[in-house]
Amino acid sequence: MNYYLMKSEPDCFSIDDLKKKKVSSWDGVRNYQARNFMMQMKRGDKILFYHSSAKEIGVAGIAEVSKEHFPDHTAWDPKNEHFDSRIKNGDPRWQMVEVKFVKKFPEIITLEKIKQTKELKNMSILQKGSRLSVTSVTQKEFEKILNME
DNA sequence: GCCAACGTTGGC
DNA sequence: GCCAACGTTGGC
Repeated sequence: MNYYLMKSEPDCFSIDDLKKKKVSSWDGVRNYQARNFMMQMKRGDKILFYHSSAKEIGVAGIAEVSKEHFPDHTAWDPKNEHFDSRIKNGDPRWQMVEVKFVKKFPEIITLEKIKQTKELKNMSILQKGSRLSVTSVTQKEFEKILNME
């Protein structure tokens, strides 16, 4: 099993939104590296659900891959905010996965706390200039975060 | 293939 | 709202 971290702006889509919907496709990723991480995800892989650009920044809960990658059709929809005018209708360049709600932490595990934890200092989100919305984390990092709950 | 200009991300 | 860091674009 592999572990990942996915960022979302809670004003746009939060852990509560996922809790309400139970499952959701993760559309709108328009970065190749982030897409590549999604393309290697397997059903059952665990995801740290991270709130970015928010009042409280940090890991808000856990999700799980419920469907492996498939074409992100929002890229073909001119009315969608993530429409990609450079590609043809039906071009599978952009892919998404479907994720399932697992749990919401009683309190957000803040970026500040993560920064203070030496076992987590190698996490991609802490690296300078890291803006990737989908990154991988190690099992140890994942479990460490769970234990900070 | 280089690289300047531009748009975006995301913490502060 | 600021701005550093990054990815992408497009002229050459």
